[in-house]
Formats: sequence, structure tokens, C-alpha cells
Amino acid sequence: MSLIVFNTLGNRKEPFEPLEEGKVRMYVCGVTVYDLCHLGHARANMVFDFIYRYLLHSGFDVTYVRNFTDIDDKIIKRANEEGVDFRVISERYIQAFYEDMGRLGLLSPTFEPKATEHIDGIIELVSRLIERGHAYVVDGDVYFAIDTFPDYGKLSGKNLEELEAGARVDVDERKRNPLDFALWKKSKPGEPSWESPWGPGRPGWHIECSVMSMKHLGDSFDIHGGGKDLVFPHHENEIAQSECATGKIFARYWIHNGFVNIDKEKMSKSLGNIFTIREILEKIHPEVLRFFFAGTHYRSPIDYSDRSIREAKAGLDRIYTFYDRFLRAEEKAPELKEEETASGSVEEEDETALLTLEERFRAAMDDDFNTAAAMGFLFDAIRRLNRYYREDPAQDPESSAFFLKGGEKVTSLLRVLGFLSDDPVSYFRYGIEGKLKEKGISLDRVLDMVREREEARKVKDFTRADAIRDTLKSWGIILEDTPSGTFWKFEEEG
RNA sequence: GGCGGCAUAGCCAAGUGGUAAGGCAGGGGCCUGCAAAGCCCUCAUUCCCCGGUUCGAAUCCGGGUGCCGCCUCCA
Repeated sequence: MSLIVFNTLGNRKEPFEPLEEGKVRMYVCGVTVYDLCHLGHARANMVFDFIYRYLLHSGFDVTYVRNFTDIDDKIIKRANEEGVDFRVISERYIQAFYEDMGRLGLLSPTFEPKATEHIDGIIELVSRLIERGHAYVVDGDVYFAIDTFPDYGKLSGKNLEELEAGARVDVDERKRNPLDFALWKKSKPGEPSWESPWGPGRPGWHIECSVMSMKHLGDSFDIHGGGKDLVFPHHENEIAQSECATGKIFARYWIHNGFVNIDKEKMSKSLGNIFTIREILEKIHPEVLRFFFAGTHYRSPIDYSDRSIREAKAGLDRIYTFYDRFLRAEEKAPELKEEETASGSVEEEDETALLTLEERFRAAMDDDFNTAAAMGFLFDAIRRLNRYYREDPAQDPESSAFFLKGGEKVTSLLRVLGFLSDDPVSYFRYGIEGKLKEKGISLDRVLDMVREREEARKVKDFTRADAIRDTLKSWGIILEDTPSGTFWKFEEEG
């Protein structure tokens, strides 16, 4: 069993063989920090979080680099609008990025370099490209000459004639080829700039990724990732400039994630359907978003809508209900985990299903990180295990032992994908303050009512108990009576 | 116009040429004071259409149709 990944370079699945055995060097294009992160960023980063976590789980020593583009036109524009230094803008959004990604439960990459911290390296790489005849200086700007790289287009599957014919950009007369791109941009007066052999200026967009990836990962490394939209021109250009500078293969496996659509439409500023991560997290638990993303293969487009989120929440609720049962069982009868399995009360089919669970999970993940299939196996296991759950383990130790042992497996695999970072109670009450406030109800009031209802039930005053339950229901609160007490949570909503 | 991708139940979605995972929603039942949660049963003789290859195709090939993405800053 070994990992297969879909490589955009070549457009097919390939066995994954790292340059150095047991070690993976991975670079993922990060964000340009000029605004808050939206759902699309959430998906891209979540997808690579799944990949990162799975590679770690598979035993690889992973060096994961994700950059910040902290100097570019949009940042400058924003800074001008606010009348502040561009660093004020970039720092602000870098902090916001950390907050958002932290809340999404993403593991931190090994390195998170910033473009402005690598200006020397950028100048050096650009100089080398000029020396080697792959770049030329025009009036303070430096361009990469794509005609000097015969492989140009190999990633995106384009050929030069088509590209030139289809070029819609305004043709800059100073470029030798309309598709030549800027490595270094001369700065206009008042713009942030760094000294360089070609005069004051700043790096072009593509060059920073080549410099930062090679600095941390070497001239050649294993995985380079990003959103599908980066294939052309960004990644194509990175390959051109990197391979021309070093004469070596740049990244070997190119992984690109699909887009997020909103109600079947592309997210765009003009449609006004861009949701920021923090806006979404006001309403829904971060893991609901994680579950939502895990449900679709990373290369496919995914459609965000009230309905799809409601369905994702329902699915994750099921997982957390199971997790809650598992924790309770573990607390009640920890010794059962040590019990020998072979027991008459467990169906052979269920026993087998649990024994092969990890294998099936791995096979799915090994097949180009198929999280959706992996989740399917986990749900199958959860359904089977729920049959063996007993409120009182002492009544049926054999079943309970099976439930506990299976639960341990299932929860550990869920954690591989970044789930179960919360405890069940706080999961089910996520956003409680905001929700109660919206309805003008205090938490104490809810707690009192739940207590009062329990009292009423004890004395079999079911009319009173049901009345209270109905009232709570009208506030969107669902009650669950269990032998160990009454539990309450919010019902599903958008 | 060029390049690429996708079309699987009411919805979401996986699917390695061998006889359609899983989730959500729905229906019936068990459990429950009643519920909720959970469990059981049920829910695509069929995978956009038409041909072909094959003993056998959702999976491969050819031709349609329909969506989508990239080619311009974009995750």
C-alpha cells in the first residue's frame, strides 16, 4: 500500500516517491495579505492541512512551507487608501490570518516566510537569470524571457503559439514576448522599494515563491501546492524561472485544490458573495467547515450553501454524539478496553469491519487523499459500533468492550483528519452566547428550565415537562433524556 | 477561439472492468411516559444520451448534449 497523488504536471495520478526516503518537502502558496481570508482560503488551507496531517500520520518527516506575500500592488493600494505604511496592512492581515487558521484548527507549517524578508535572495536569483540570459532589464524593470525556456507551458498544458494568440493582456511594447513576466518591478515615486542593481523597486509576484521554496527546501523538492487558479500563470512561471536558474527540476508533484462556489455561483466581489472565515465561524463550528470540505474530493469544486452546511452539521453531530458516547463509556469502564475481543456477542462481520477499518481508511487516503471515501468508512464503523453501545457497560461487558475498542480506533482516525478537537458538550453548544442573545434568553434561564423539567419528570408531571420542552424547542433547543441526565443542544440550522 | 475538468437517487457524494460506499432528507418499525439520540428495514435493476470493445462497463474507446474552470489579480 503506498501513496498515489494526482500530479498536475502530467495530469495523472502517480506513485508518490519523495526525493529522500521518509522525508517530504512541501511548499504551498499562501495568501497575499491585503484583506481578510474567505471561504476559498479556508478550503485551500484545509485541503493542505488534510494532506499534511496524513503525510505525518504515514510516518513522513514533513517540512511544510507556506508563505505570505506581504508586498504587492493590492497591499500598496490598500495602504494608500488608509494613508498608512504598507507594513501596517500586511501585519494586520497576517495576524488575522493566524487567528482564522488557528480557529480552523490547522496545524502550523514548519516555516512561514514572508516575501519582504527575502529581498536579497530575490535579487540574487534575478541576477542569476540575467547572467544566464533568461531575463532582461528594461528601464528599471526586469522581465523573464519565456522563449529561453523550451518547457514553458508544461504544467498548464499550453503551447506558446496558442498562448500568444489568445493573449488578452495589453501588449507592453518593451517586452520581447507578450507573455514575458516581471521578475522585478521598478517602483514609482512614493511606493515601497528596495535598492537593486536595476534601481529601486520591488519583486514581481512569482519570483518570491521560487526563492522562499528553494531556500527552505532546496533547488528540488517534492510537493508544490495551491489553488487551481494558480496553475497558470503563477506556477508555470515559477517553474520557468526556477528551472532556468538552477538547471534542475523544481517541484516534482504539483497538487491543486478545486474552488468553492456559493449557491452554484463563483465567489466574486461583484456578486457580493464572498464570505470571510470569521463571518462564517460566528455561526458554525470550525469542524463543520472541516467536515464539509472533507466530504468532497479536494480537486472537485464544492458548493457552499445553507443546505450543504446544514447537512455537514448533521453529519458531524452524528460523529460528536458517537464521540460523547465513547467518552462516557471510557469513563465508566476503562478496564474493558483491555478485554480480549473474541466474544460471542459480536457479529463476525462487525469484528472484521473494525479490524480492516484502518486499512480501508489508509487505502482511501493513499489514493490521492480521498477524504470523502475515508469518511464513508468511518461512518460505516460508527453505525456498527453504535449497535454495541450500552448505557450501563456492566450489563453487557462484551458488547461494551467491543464498542470501546472500536471507538478508540475510530476516534483516532478522526483525529488524523483533524476532527474531535473539541469536547462534545462545547461542540453542541457552539456559539451559544450569540444564539441565546439573539433570542433574548439567558443561559441561566435555560439551565433552570432544564432542571425544573427534570424535577417534573421525576414526579411524573409529564404535562409540565412537555410544556417546558416545547418552550425550549421554540427557541431551537433540543433535549435528550438519557439515564445519566438530560442533555440539551441546539437544533440544526443554516 | 485554445486548454482542462465534470455529469451517479429528492439533495450531497465515493467508486480500483466483475455486478452501485457513506451522509443528509423521506417512509415503516424497535427503544422511550412522550420525545430526542441510537438501532433495524426501506429508499438508483442503474450511473446524461447514442454507438463500440468485452463473457462482463458507472468504470475503456468514438460521437453527441449539458454544466464548470483556466487562458487577466484571484485559493
